[in-house]
Amino acid sequence: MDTSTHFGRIRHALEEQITSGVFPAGARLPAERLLSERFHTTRVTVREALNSLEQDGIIYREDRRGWFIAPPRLVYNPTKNANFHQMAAEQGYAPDTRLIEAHRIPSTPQIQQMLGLPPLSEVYRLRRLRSIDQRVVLFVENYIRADYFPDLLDHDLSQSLATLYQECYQTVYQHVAFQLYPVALPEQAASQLKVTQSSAGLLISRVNRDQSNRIIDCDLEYWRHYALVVQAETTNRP
Amino acid sequence: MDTSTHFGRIRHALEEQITSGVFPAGARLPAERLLSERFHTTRVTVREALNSLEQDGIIYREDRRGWFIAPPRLVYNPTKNANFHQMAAEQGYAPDTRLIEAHRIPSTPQIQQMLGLPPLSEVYRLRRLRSIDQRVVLFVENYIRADYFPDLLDHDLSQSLATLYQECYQTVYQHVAFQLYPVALPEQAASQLKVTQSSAGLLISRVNRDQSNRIIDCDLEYWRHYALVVQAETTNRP
DNA sequence: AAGGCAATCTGGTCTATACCAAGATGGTGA
DNA sequence: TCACCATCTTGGTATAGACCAGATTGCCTT
Repeated sequence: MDTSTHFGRIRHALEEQITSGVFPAGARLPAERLLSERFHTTRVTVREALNSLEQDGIIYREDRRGWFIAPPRLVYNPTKNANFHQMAAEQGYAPDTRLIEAHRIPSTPQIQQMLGLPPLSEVYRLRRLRSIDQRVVLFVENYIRADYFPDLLDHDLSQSLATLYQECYQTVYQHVAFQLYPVALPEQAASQLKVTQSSAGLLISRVNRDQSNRIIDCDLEYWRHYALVVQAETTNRP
Repeated sequence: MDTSTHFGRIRHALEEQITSGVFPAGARLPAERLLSERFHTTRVTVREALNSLEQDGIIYREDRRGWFIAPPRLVYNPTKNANFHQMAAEQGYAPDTRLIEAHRIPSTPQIQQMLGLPPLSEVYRLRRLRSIDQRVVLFVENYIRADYFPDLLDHDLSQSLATLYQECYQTVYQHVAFQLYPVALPEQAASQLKVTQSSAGLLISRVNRDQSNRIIDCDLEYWRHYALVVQAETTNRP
């Protein structure tokens, strides 16, 4: 680490204290004003160091609440069964899903394109917020073909969709096409994730097909960028 | 976009001018001091707006040279043949690889673990810098089993390794395990990519196997985060 | 024409300070 | 007991400067 600058030294000092366990995972850092006194500098410089640590996923912030030590990243394998709860539980986290809204709406051009739908067709839109160990990490929008899943909104929508499809509609995720964009989080995602506007995030979009190779839904997942590491294995076809 | 804050309005104004084509892709933005005058504010606030646009991949910076309009992202499909030059050319970019160093070195514990090698074994380490349209986007370290590729260093190492393996060693990439971390770029990668320390990046690590399922090499790819979008398709096995 | 040096321009880092807005807290009154 | 409100603490945003270090440019010398 470059310690030629003041903020580099602060970054280094904080990093050491975190990795050496002075602060346990999940703990809150001292307030910015306190840190700036302790390091004989100003809040501006302290915030640069904090931003740098945030970029690295070592700490994260919650809007106007403070800075916290980030727990280890969730390993996300998009090629395996797309079940958030199962994935998190297997890795020793306590997952939770909160339904924000669920409606049947006319599809937008963007969604028509992703789902291969004609204009005027209807879809369900779910907006959900997911957390691990009480820490929100993911804001996700699901767009689901309404014609394939009658009465979907009557079910418990805080569970995994994969589970719901399987148990109530005899449908499983079989094939997925995904895209992964490093982006700045858009406004709605940022406020739901309680981060400040345009902080770094990862947008994962998926288009899912069932066992008959029909497109059944797509989702737009907005992740806090430091919350996950994406992992996959593939074999090339000649 | 949130225009309730001063920096939000600046961001919005710049974004509009960029997307409307006032500045063509690759062009340099006016200097920070000039922008701060034009928007009747200070450099600090202007820089916040610029950082926000950078997070979004709309602009990028080169250390002490200025801010530039970012061209469209490269689409990177890790499940297809891992050939940087081919991939970039197919998408209409002019790719280039510059060899920084190439040595035969004793393997480190980290590399032994990734390659499944015993202690004291030797590997080649390549460090290369890759650009599209004169813009450096990727700093990559390759670690290659020395025993499988005699005299590797005598070949042209600015070409694609996939091509070299195939033409000179009758070896092809068959299977890949990859991990994708959003991180802050470490010092060496940052300076090679001409970005400031700890700016956002994407670390993609790959472990590659050949047609006999032997691990042949691994690489650590440090990307400017806004330079690419990762895309893949997979089918679930029951 | 070519090489080297100096002025100038750029972003990078930093100080010191101020006010705002949302979250947290604890007391008060219904 | 509990809802509400005032207060305090927190990070978020902003001003107005300053100096540093690398990149660029252009002049000047050879």
